[in-house]
Amino acid sequence: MLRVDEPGGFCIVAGTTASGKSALALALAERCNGVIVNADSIQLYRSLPILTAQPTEADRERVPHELYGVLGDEERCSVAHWLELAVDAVCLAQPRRAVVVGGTGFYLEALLRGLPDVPRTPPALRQRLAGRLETLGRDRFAKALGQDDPELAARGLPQDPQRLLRAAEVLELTGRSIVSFEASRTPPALPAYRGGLALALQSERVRPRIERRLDSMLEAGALDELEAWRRGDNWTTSPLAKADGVREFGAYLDGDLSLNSARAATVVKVRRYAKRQRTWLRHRLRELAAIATPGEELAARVLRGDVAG
RNA sequence: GCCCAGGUAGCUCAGUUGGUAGAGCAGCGGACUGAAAAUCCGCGUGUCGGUGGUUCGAAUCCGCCCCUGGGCA
Repeated sequence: MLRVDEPGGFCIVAGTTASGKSALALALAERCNGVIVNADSIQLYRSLPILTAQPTEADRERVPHELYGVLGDEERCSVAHWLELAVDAVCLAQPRRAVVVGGTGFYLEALLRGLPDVPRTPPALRQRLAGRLETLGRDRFAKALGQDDPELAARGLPQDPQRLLRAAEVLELTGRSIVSFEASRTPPALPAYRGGLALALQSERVRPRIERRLDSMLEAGALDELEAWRRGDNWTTSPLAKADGVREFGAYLDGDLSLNSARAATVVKVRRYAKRQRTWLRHRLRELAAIATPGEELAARVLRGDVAG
């Protein structure tokens, strides 16, 4: 499942939020003189390091960490963008081992299987279509799209506005149905794959871990960090606005919610997120060896030389 | 002690002129092919506070009791 002793290449540590992946990745990287590469869509952004659980200075001193906090509030990532960054980071790490760690299943799947070869969307096109979606409403937009894209209609139109938009985008951009691209993925050019793990703790076991981690974020100054960030200009349009806790603790800072309610609401969001991650791991990322043990325990074993795998 | 308002799904509440209940949130499951910590989809039997009665039939009407909130003493 995970070949630690062969040099170089890359491996994957996936897992639900608060499962201890980072600790495990750190131990693995130390053990094989590796480099850690981030696969978390939110930790890519630099503005809220505490609330987004980014690695600490101390972690970074132990092992090099790539792709954490590399994007600003005005930037927008995407799977494809991340994949480029990640492939570069993994290749540049060689001859050292790259330990790709994160909870964004969509990104990890792209790393493992590649992405269809669709040209980049100009932002203006997406904006135009988004405007159209807004004025028409989801259902009429879908109906119109179904007429322009019979292939998609035959397979079934999505009800998800984001996916409708993407399908419309691809059609306008290339003149072809998004369906016609999905058959072929171009696997990324990467060094040898050394296996991967998926930390999938049961929901009853993650819950207290989520609460504990949230409390330590608050102790570490997450609220001050959030308040300072919200004094800036483009926080409302930043991708970080959708990070768990931003809205909830924002409501507390605005006086609309008690601290306890904000905390409780955040825990709920994070737990639901963990559930969606578990679905990814169980159904889409099965090749990663599923493990129900918290990462810290495995980390201890790795450091002892009693390696998982 | 008296008066008023309530007691319906884990929570907040709907429930039309009596025909044995339904929304939101939570919870659970699923999807995901360039926004993914996002977005979307599916899943609702619960002594309708208790008890007696009226009725073919009561969450719905009547009596008594219990509990909660408010008011008066």
